[in-house]
Amino acid sequence: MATIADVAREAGVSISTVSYALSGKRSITEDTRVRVLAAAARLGYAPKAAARALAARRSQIIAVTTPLHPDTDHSAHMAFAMAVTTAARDHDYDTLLLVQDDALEGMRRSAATSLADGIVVLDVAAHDERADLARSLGCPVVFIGLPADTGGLTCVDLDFRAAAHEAVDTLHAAGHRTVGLVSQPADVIAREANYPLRIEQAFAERADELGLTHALVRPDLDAPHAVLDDLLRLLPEVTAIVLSTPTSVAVALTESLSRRGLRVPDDLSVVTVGMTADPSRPPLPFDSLPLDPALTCPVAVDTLVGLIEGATSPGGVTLVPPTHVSRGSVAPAPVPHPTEVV
Amino acid sequence: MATIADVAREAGVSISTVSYALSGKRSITEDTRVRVLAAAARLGYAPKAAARALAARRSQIIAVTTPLHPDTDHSAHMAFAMAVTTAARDHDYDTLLLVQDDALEGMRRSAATSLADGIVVLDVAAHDERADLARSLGCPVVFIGLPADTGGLTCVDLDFRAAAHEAVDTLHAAGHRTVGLVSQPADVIAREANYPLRIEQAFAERADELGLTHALVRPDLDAPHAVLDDLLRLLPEVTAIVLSTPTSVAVALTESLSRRGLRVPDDLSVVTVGMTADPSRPPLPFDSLPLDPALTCPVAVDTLVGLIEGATSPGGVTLVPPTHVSRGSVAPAPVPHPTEVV
DNA sequence: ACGCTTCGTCGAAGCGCTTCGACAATGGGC
DNA sequence: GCCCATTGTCGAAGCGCTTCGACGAAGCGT
Repeated sequence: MATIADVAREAGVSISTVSYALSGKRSITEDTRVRVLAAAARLGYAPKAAARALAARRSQIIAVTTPLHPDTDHSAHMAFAMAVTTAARDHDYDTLLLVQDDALEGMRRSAATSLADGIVVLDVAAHDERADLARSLGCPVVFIGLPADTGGLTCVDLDFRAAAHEAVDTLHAAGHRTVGLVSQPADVIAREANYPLRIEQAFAERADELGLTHALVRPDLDAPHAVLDDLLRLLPEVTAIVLSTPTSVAVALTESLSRRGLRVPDDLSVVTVGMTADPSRPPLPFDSLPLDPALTCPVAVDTLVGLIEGATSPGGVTLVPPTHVSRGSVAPAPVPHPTEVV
Repeated sequence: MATIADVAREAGVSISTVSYALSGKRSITEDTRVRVLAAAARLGYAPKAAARALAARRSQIIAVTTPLHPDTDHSAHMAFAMAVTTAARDHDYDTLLLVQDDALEGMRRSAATSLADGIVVLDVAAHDERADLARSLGCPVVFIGLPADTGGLTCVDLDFRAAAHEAVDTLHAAGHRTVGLVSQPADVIAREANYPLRIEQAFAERADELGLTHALVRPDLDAPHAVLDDLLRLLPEVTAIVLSTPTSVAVALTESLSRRGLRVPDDLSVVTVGMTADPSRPPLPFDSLPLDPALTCPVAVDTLVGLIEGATSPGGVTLVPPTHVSRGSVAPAPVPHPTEVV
């Protein structure tokens, strides 16, 4: 419980010298700097967060809001919250957790009381109340994900279009000519709108550009096993699948495949796009272009810190390029007819 | 950005009167109280957290540390963190998230800088470094879970013994005479030590008291499907199972059962003990005595707040009684021999 | 040797709130 | 009608830090 005054006395300098020696905001003779540091260490001095925040008008805290609808993955949320927290620590910020029921109230409160210097908004829905609030808050806010109207907002997200393009490219390069997309359930799309649609569009677009035969199916969460049948009905010749579904559907699909005796990648290649792995479970055995918190969160936090410290101006969407994780689920397309030349 | 001085001016009273009117810490005439409140509302006044914290020597923030080893369930962690946060809000506290890699450093830092008024420790291991730290921190700490040595610590946990007892009692009352326990994998027990062992002991103890035939198996995470075979080998007559495993094993067991044509509850009754449901997935279809964050976290937060505000003295273990959730997986034991009297 | 800048340090003024002691004004007991 | 306790309000002293302006001491050119 030593204060800066104790350190000053111990080091035989004034309070402001201690402050400058510790913050480096003014030049200090090496000698006195060392004396101050030694005194601080000897006394186990740590500046009180509240006093620092009051004087510096900055709390070094960022708030994180995650709504948690029943159908979103808790483990993914945790992964994002953790990634934000870790990234924040790299900038010497701590992270305040704002929960579901009072996300709005929490945002208002942390802004009004200067509890937090900025806010990170997770799990953004297409028409998210938090978007309107953010515009009127007068406190830096960064969204991880894109609401329908990004006007005036600062957003960071995975480049889902690029990811879908790359997935199709990868399959095309491996010789696949008929590819299916297993997308999100219709109701998720209705709510989340933005990114599943971006994937669907980008998938179709690139498949068309490359002259591929393609189709998409949206699973029904109550009958996830039907999705493979649906796809095969639509696309009997399919040799490759792009997967962008809830994990449960992906698991069901895996089961359906093995039940039908279809091997990955021998009979069917699979690439996953924009799915978030549960770090506490074994990953799906598919090549993927994941929505990895480690990719987007640091960018979001960097952006937010830039806003807080006045280095950046608000507004603008940053799309983070996807990275490809190989798990051996893409193989050359099986030869369609036995018309090979020997 | 109105300050208390603005409110005082607007209401025509002194600063301290505003403070007392808002905090209620001294009696104030109804009339002036109303005037102050109106003035505050008019100006959109919200007290600055840092100023309040500095003056009151209390930040109204509690820190939460969750380690997150690879094998613990992220969704469960999230559920706990959320439950703590919600409970904290009920006491007008906010929640700071401390992550894995610097749990210790984070605890030290938030205590030393008075960033947090208290700390909640989640996912406690048997020999948890955070336990020693907590003893030397001079800052209120509450553990959710029991380390091996609880001396000098304040801990809250589910009463796993009572839960195991109740599970056995329930099965016994339904006429079951041979019961198996599917417990945690050996390595989890080695690390987590405390609660799985408490369950195993209490299970055996109560089964013995009631004269039941019993046995326990510990699954192997790499071969979860073997667990049913193991149990049937040990206990061919088994008619009821108490389940206290990772979710993945429970799922595997369900599959093994249906593969063998065993129906729950017709052929086999099942009760779950001390398992935490993933709120974003459909619950296991078993009667359970869950480790529900909604049970332990509010108690832990109440305790912590008591410590912070000096109402309680530290030390002591609080065991929260389990609640029983029925899902129709317990039925009367099948009659062993067809020797019924008509 | 002179004034100039530059460098390192200090003092003091806040930051916006809580809280303690003081002090009128009121009310009750006698 | 007097005294004492209550009650409601105020003023001021912090809480522990940051930061601005000031200022003596060097160092420089000339």
